[in-house]
Amino acid sequence: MPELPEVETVRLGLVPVMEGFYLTDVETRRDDLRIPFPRDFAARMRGRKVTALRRRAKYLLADLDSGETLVIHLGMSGRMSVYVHGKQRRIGSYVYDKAPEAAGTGKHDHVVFETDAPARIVFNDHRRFGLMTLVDTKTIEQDKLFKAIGIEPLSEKFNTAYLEKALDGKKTPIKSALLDQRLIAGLGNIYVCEALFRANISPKRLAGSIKKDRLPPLVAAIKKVLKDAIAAGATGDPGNFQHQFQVYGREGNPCKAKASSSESVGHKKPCKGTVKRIVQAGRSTFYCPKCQS
DNA sequence: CGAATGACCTGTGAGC
DNA sequence: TGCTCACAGGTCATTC
Repeated sequence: MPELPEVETVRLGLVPVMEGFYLTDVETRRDDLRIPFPRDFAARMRGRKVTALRRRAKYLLADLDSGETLVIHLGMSGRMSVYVHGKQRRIGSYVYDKAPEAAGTGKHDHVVFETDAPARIVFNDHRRFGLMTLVDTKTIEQDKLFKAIGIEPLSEKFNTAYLEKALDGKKTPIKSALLDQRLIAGLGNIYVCEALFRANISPKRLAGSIKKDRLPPLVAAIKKVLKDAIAAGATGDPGNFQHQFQVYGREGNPCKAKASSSESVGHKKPCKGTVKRIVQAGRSTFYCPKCQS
């Protein structure tokens, strides 16, 4: 589920019930997720104010007034459910569910936060590929989790010059290179497939062999697909971007490329091709062999 | 060194 | 209905 647009969408939904509020209680329902919780994990958060809720790559970062930052990764199946207490269900421009007594006691509900918004926020993750930890806010970029993470694709720093340098000499397929979090932070399997389609580039093309003049459209396609997804509320609950997929999950279906399509950066003509699925580095890749080369 | 592979978990849907 | 298998949007350690 969660790539950059999904994590950003979760962040936007949590801001009204977390940012500026106190964590009046925190409870863990087990000792670990993908990695063990740090020592006194819940106790170190209880009573602390969340001063800011940020995102870096696919990580959510809740800065606390203690000088520590709660780091949350949703893995493959992690979710943050928000329930508000009392009659009020609307906070800011968001409408949340009312909190039932049982919220947070489900099978894969692992961590429960209470805030004075007032709201209950439940972290649920059935596969447990997610993680939560606490790190020093000041030195977070030097932390093991973040020190090798590349630049944010929606920042100014991500441009043609950067991408050219990042891909230079790489013998790995462009699909794999774009998934590498050390180069670009936050792209995952879906958005890499969709961006390559929009840029008409074959996922099998070797990263270092891509001609210079194809990089500007690729940079544009990456930024555009991420922005489009965030604008649509990403995939899943609030969002509907899954209905805008051009290739992902569409194996055997006709290519959607058509003349002057708003979704397609470079598609000039309607395409009669069929979307194909291949496996690269152990992961599914979807593309149109007819219009991606 | 970079690149490929498998492991970590549980759930779901397809096919028999 | 119930079994088995393939697969799932991410990372990380290990191997070549």
